[in-house]
Amino acid sequence: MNKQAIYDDLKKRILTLALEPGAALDEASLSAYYEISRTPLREILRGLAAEGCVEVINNRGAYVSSMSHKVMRDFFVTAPMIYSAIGRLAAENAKPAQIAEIRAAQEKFRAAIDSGRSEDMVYWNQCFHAIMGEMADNPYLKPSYDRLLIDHARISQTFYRPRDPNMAERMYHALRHHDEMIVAIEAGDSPAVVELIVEHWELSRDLIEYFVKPDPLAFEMAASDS
Amino acid sequence: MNKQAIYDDLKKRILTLALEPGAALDEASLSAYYEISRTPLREILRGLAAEGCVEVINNRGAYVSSMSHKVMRDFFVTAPMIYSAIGRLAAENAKPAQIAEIRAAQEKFRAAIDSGRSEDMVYWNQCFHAIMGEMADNPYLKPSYDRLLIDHARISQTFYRPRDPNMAERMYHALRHHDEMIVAIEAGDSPAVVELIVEHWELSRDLIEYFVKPDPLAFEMAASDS
DNA sequence: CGTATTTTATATGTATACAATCCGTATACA
DNA sequence: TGTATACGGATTGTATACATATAAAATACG
Repeated sequence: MNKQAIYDDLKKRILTLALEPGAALDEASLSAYYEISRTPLREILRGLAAEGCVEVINNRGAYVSSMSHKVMRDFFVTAPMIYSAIGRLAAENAKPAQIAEIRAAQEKFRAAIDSGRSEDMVYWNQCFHAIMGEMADNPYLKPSYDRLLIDHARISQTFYRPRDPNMAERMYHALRHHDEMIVAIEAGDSPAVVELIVEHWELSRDLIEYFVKPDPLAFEMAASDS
Repeated sequence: MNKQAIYDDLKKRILTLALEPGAALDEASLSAYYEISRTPLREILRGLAAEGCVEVINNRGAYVSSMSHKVMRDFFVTAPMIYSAIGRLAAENAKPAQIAEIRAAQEKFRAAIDSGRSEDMVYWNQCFHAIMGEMADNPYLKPSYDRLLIDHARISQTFYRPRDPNMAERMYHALRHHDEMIVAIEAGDSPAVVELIVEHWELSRDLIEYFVKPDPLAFEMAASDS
């Protein structure tokens, strides 16, 4: 396993919550596990820290970055703005090769949904949106966008319920958004992309809110009873 | 000189263009210069790369990040959006200790302008805006904002002309913006802060445009002559 | 018995030696 | 003469040993 592969593997484990927020990332254990020395492993951890996956504290090691209430709040405030901006720029700057890439990622995503493999769903959805970030090709927005994507994946996972019948429906809805985005990007129709991004965001946001407060009716019914 | 001091020194040299965009950052020379070994120096370079000061290429070393035409274009597209967002959040979230900090930075900035020391002007202006970033306290916007600030400092320096009589006037104009921003932030008046940020941005943008095309009238006068 | 200090273990930070990679140059061959 | 290939110097990447800092446990003292 080379350095990049180790980097990607760690990132994947963080995104899929195999490594939980707050978990300690011991240098010795990890370097033993991946069979490399501590020096390059430290560089990997610092790199992940720069991306926002990991927090490094001086003389006290690295930890999977946490998901506090404040972080969630900041996420909901910031995501719509950056996502819209990236969508617009992606429509304006996408190259044919990138459109081919995003199509490929989309098909993998579709396959993951059809077969119900949630880990792959997270991963290929992540790829889809990461490629949009590449299309936007703006070095100033990219770091923020990538950070949002990392936490978006983790937040979605947190509230994901495979058994819920609404979930499958919502996943197909998201899939349709992706399909339409590809068409709009290829046409260079930036307003359409932005509109789809907003819809897509609202779908995702509602999904999370739905599971954060699962049955708001229960209390009201009890109240009208008394 | 400890690690953080070396980090700050390198960053300062990049911001003030003492290290020019594209300059090679040789590990051996730098570690000799700062009298530390290559291992921590590499971490410093990777850290600066994460911030956007430096570009690291695999097996080919580190370079001061370049200022291409495209980067400049992206800068002008992105800065107003992020600056406004940061301004709004700063007004909403600023803590008293931070307001004291920004006042201190502002006084240093004022002193630098009064004495005409351009390096200090760059540095303390940078500090002023960096503190605003801290006030906004949003982990998703911060990386983008910090990157914009780095290039803003470098772009401004590029077109700075100490002798120009308009320059001094513009610096005092910027100084007044800062003063008013502090008042608005302390009052929690986010619309006022955003408005000031926009004015401040336009001042800076016009300054750069003015020096990019110094005398647009020359051609027109010649044309009307014929 | 509770608190403060010392000790000790463990993990991170740094230095240095060695390995792999890249670039420029020289040489061989068409 | 132009291109291809092989060599040599220099720089980056990795492994390992040692130094330092932190946290927890043990002990001493009030």
